Amino acid sequence: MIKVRFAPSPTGYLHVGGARTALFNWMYAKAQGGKFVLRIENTDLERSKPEYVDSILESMKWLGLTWDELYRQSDRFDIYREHAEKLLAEGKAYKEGDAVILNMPKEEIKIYDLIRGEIVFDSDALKDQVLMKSDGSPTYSFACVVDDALMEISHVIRGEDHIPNTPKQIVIYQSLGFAIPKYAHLPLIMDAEGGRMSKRTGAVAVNEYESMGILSEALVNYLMLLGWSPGNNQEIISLKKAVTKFSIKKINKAAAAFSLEKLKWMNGQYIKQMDTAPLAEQVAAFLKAQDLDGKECDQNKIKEIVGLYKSRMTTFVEFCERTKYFFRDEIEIVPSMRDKFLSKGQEQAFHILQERLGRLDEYNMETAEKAFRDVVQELEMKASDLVHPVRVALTGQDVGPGLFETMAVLGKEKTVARLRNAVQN
RNA sequence: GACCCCAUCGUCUAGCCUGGUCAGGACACGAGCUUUUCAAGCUCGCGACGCGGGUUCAAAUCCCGCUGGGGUCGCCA
Repeated sequence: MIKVRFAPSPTGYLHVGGARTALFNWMYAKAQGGKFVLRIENTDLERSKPEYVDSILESMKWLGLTWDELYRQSDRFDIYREHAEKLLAEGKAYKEGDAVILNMPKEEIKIYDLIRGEIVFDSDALKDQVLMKSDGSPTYSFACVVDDALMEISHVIRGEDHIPNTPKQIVIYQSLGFAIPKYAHLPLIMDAEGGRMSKRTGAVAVNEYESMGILSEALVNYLMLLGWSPGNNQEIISLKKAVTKFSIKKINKAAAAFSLEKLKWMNGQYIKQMDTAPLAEQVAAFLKAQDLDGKECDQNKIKEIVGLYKSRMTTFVEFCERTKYFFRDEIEIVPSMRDKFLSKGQEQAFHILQERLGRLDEYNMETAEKAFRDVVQELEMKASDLVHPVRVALTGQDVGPGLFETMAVLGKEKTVARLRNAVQN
């Protein structure tokens, strides 16, 4: 039976590196018909916080990484103590104060890593290691080994930063008489500059990406591509499909740099693929959750706006930044924009257009366009000479969706009012 | 510093195991098409096997060294 685990420490939010580790474990379990264990490593009572446990669980669910079993190491202190006492009784460990310390052998330790092949350590350098701390809590390696063995973990898939821990843990397995699991050490994820990912260089926590308005499917898809490829030059791939192609053997050895650019591109791809209705529901939920402009807006209206911006947004936050003019009564037109587009003597055109639109019994994209084109023709203007100023007057922006669609979605009242204001100012 | 890991376009990668394809794709970037603008989409372009030795008829692919990058050296996890 294949059984893997993800063992985060609740001293912070779920990190994207951790998420990728969890993802590979999860994919391997699914691909092999095995089990995925989630184990909270909260032996450090000082630094572990319950709110981080909740947050990590939430992020895992958000990503769709469901678990078959859930453990907390804080519930298992008796188990670690028993095993430490056993080693003491067998003379394999000794006491120093209240701490329990393991004797380390002087011999070469070999591990076979599924990704890297054989790695040899000269354990001469290994110092006797603490198993139980003076305060009665187990050390990381001890709790980890006892749990992995008792939970019958067949494959330990974790970050490369754990390679140096492996020989120490192997000694613990041997002392305890437990079978040694298979190992696969994943390459690390670096920031864009190739350094360690940190809050300073960008978002590191999964929930930060969530609040940027990244879809979980896109984040999962992006993360799986960091160090792995489904082949056939395919990049956009569902988790379900990816599982059918997953194999540890194909995981890369080299660290990968995280690219927010590419993640955003991928998110845009997912957004464009979605039907407008479900997408609009997600956007609406996002607006409410983040307490942003439009949170009280009617769902149908949101759907129309999303329709206009579906191909123009890469995250939900970006959507919000660009569509404020729909949700607010007043818009602000920056002076440079005003000078460039609204100081060319189009008062007459604006005035006539505003009047015609105001008189429309049936106001929609077609009738608005007709009114607009009539004005342009009567005044012998070029359409584009009026399109751009009107867009600025209505949206405060010089770029955006087609003008007539925008006018229709904005509605008669706001459209007319903004044209009138533009002339007055 | 010691020990360990790694090395294909700026970035993510395919190819490496089982030497022989113009080293393929994607993001970004540049150009064009389309167009009321911006996106989207389509077409084209730019762009890499870190260096040096071997082995071989033939090396991105196998071996060694160098250089460079990363990780670990806690009664943290």
